[in-house]
Parts: sequence; structure tokens; C-alpha cells
Amino acid sequence: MLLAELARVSAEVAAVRARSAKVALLAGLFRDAEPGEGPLVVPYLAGRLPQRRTGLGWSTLRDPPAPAGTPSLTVAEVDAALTAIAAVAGKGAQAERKRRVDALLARATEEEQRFLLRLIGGELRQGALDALAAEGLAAATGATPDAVRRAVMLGGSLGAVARALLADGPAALEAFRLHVGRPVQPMLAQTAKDVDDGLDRLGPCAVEEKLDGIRVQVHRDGAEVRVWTRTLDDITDRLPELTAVARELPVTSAVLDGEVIALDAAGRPHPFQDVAGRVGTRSGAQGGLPLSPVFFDALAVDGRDLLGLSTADRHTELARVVPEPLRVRRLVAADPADAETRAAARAFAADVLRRGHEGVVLKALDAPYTAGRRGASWLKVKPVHTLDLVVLAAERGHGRRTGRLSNLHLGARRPDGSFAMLGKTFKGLTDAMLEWQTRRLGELAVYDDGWVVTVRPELVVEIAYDGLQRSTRYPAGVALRFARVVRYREDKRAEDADTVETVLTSAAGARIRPAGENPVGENPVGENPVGENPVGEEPVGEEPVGEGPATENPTSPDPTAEGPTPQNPAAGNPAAEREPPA
DNA sequence: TTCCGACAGTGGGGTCGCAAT
DNA sequence: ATTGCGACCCCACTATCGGAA
Repeated sequence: MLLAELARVSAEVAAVRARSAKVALLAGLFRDAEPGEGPLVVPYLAGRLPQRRTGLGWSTLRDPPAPAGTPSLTVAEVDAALTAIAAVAGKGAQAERKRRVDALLARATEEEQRFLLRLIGGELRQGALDALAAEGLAAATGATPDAVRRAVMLGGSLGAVARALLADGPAALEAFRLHVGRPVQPMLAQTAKDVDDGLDRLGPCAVEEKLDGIRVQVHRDGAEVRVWTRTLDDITDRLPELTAVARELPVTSAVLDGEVIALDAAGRPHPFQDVAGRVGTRSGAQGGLPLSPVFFDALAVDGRDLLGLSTADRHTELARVVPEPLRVRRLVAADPADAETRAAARAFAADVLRRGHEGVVLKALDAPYTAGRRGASWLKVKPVHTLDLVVLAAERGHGRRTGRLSNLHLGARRPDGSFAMLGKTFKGLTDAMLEWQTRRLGELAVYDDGWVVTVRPELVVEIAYDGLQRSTRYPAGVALRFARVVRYREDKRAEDADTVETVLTSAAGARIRPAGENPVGENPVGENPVGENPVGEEPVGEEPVGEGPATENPTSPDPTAEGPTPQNPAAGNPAAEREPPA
């Protein structure tokens, strides 16, 4: 099959709005694919490459060569080229990858280039990804969408399912079952406002502690143990202590769902950053931070598939094979209408937070394990903190936000009237707010580098966030985690905004030591006010982001915005960008 | 007719490994 | 030795479609 056909259908899919129309277009293409092409054509139209990593990013994909006049590339040729590129390593690798991808792109027409660049860059933006591709595959082969989705979740890749379906029809899906040694998509949770909200929505449920670490799916088969992350990356080699623990369990085989965290001598959890660093270290298991696995679900035990069992029954199995300290703490709220039960659930959640963990997850007792779905039967509850911060700058949006100012740079007040940037956010904004802030920030603009619009620091915005994390990027040595906009506070002036000191001494900051700050005994930063860390001594030697109300230095925009970033491929090349806001 | 579940899109900060400088 | 890039860990939220109620 020619790449041109895929590029054409992708453009058509992007051009229609209705999902049913997108699915119909995808199905039309998939019907024409040979079984052998299915593992390429279907994932491509889902915005996925079979090569998990290619080493190609915005840097190697910018300024592509002139396109070809007529289509000639086949899908198989594209795949072969990308496989070869993924295998390039060693000295000169980047240049070699660039040379090879340019050779590929030179054989592509303009429309094919647009498709390939988006596909490889991971931003297909056609309004259809995995779910709609699976539906299209179902429509093309006569299978039910549910059966296709289930096969993909259990059997791994969309490509493998496509090959089987195109070759043998719907009956082929029977072969895709939970299999020890082959990871399944983990079940995900939605968010509840608080414990009471969760209890109201779920009815009888378990309340489990939510640990802030790395999600792991552990497969044990005899002496063989393998460990996968949430996105099904195999990290077995990085977690020898987990392998050892799994081998001790009194089972012949099992598939367990859990989280790895790190505990200090007092049993309190280390920050997420430390756990992520340890798990990310390939060879650093020796001498690194010791990790503790904590399991909360069992998907299979001794050859029995437990996915269809209720949460309650799966937990019975889990408790049978995993001893107490390796199991998540939980409380069963069998009758959430009962006032005492609700009080106990709230008290349990409060205790989890006191012990330094992230929050709780409420799980409906009668729900099966729905692989890959962010179903409503698991609800997470985490405390939310808020601050009133000042908008220092805004970045131009991409995609559907093109032409609007989107990503806000957020600052907290410093004693001298300047502002310390604590991070950015684009979340929580409605279209109306985007429209409004684009106009309002335009009025406050003092400098525009084509990508980042620096403004007079006057606009106050209420920001919700989950906590603070160490940062070497931002001047206060901390950054907000998961910041999102709640509302604009036009009733407040910049002088009313929260201060850096307030942020650092808040509950969210009490356990974080800003990067670059000298360790002072065991003092948490909350007892080490910023007054002892004079303004001006920035950990990374950067200029303050804003110069207070009298910003008179338009040539010194936000230091974090100089040069491109992986998230903003064109940040350093505004000329190559879309048209500016109208 | 209205409501709501599922999906796609829009990006956030930090960390590591590896190659380039 | 430091910097840049790619990949992957954690993730919140809104708009939209289309089936359920």
C-alpha cells in the first residue's frame, strides 16, 4: 500500500468533525489493507509507530528537504527506513539519523511529508487516535468494537490485532487473552473532588491509600519475573529488589498491579522525584535509593484470569498471596450512606496524608478490572492547594489554540516587589477565558519575541496545584506540580498576590527543600524562611523574570523561554510558525 | 430532549542516557 | 565537563460527539 493513501485518508479524517465519519474513513482504508500491512497501516492511522523509539524529534525533523512530485513510497518502505533509523547509534548518530530521515522525506510528496512529520513527531492531530482506529478496524472486519478494544488491551499492540483480524476475521480475537508474561493496559482512575463526593458516586467501595511513585505491573511465572510501567515499558532490569520480592510470593504464577515507592528510616515516603530518578537509572540499582513495592490488585493467580472478578473478590485473592506489608492499606466502606462509615473514610484519608502519602483511591467493590479504561469505578482524591499568582508572560498556542495566548508564566511576589516565576500552565482555561486573556494580555504586552509575549505583571490569577517540587530551572528553587487555572482575580492587584515565602511555608511546601539551598541539619524549608536566602542569589544565576510593575527591560524576556524546548518545537524558530493572533 | 461517558487535544516539570559541543 | 535532545515518569482539564436515560 502506498503511503499516499494513508496521507490522503488522514487529511480527510482531519477535515471531518463527526467521529462516525472519521471511523468510516478509517474503515475504508483498513478494508483495502493486506493482512501483512495491517500492523503498519492501522497503527499509523492511530498516530503510532511500531518502533517504540526512533531517536527522531523536533530537532531532526525541522527544515525537511523539498518534497517529491509524485507518490512512490510504500508503507513497507517507510517502516524499513524507520527501523533502520531506530537502530542507528554511536558517534555521529544524530547526523546519520537526520541524513536518513531526510532521504525518506525527499521521496515523499508534500501531503505525505505533512503526514510523516506529524506521525513521527507524535502529533498527528487528525482527531482520531487508538480508540477510533480500533473502531475503524472493527467496522472494516465485522468484529464488534468492544471485542477489538479488549483484544488490544489484553494482547498488546493494535498492530498484532489488526494482522489477526484482517487475516482470519473476528474469530481470531479469541486468541487474545490475558497471558502471564505479556502486559495488559493498566486500569486508570478518574478524579473525585473529595472523599464524600467519591462515596456518593461509587456506593459500596474500598478506600485505598494512593502512593506517589511509579506504577508497576509485575508478572511472575515460576522463577521468571518481569516488570512493566504504566505505558508497558519493560523495566525489569532496573528493579532487582522487586524481582526478588515477587519470587518469594507463594504462587506458581501471578500478575500483580502496584506502585513502587521509597521509604525513609521513619517509614515516610521520599518525594516522587527521588523515586522517578531511581527507577530511571538503568544501572543504578546498587547503592541507589532502595525501593518498596506495594501491591493493590491481582489480575491473575496460578493460571486463573481474575480480570472479570469484582474488586472485592480480586482483593481476596491478592490478600491470599501477598503478605501485609506488601499490600496497600485500605478500608472497606460497605455502606457509604452510613454517617459513621463516611467519617471513618474521611479519617482514613486524613491519616494517609499525615503519613506523607498522596491521597486515596476509592474503588467500587463490584467493579471488574477494566484494562485500559479510565473508568468511573476508580476515583482518586488528592488535596488541592491554591495560590493567587501574577501572570508574567504568555505563550502562543498550538493546534486548536493557534492564534490565542495560551500557556501562562506564573510568578509569586518577592519582598523587593519583583516576581519569581514558579512554573507555567495552560490547563483549566475555557475557550472564553482564552479569548479574554488573549485580548487582556495583549493590552499589557511589553515585549513579543514571536513566541512568548511578556506582559506588565498586573494580572492576578488563582492557580490550583498538587504540590511543590524541587527545581533548578526556576529562581525560587521550586516549581508548581500540575498547576491549573481556577479563575482570574480581577478584584486583586499584583500587590495582593501570594509571596514566595507564603508558597514555601505552605502545607504544600513544608516538606520540600528548594534546589540550590544548602542543607541545614534536618530543618524543613518551612523553618528556613526565604529571608535567610536573600533575593538575588538565584540558584541558577538567572535574572529575575519580571522587574516589577516598572518592567523596562524588554530585551530580557523570560529566561526559560529562550531557545526551543521539546514541548515547543518551534519556540526558537518563530518564522516557521503559524500566523500570529488576529 | 437532556445528560453523561469516552476521546482527543493541549501542553506542564523532572529525570535519565547518550551524543554533541 | 557541560549542554542539547529524546524518551518517559508523573499528570489536569475542556470541548465534542453520540449513545443512554
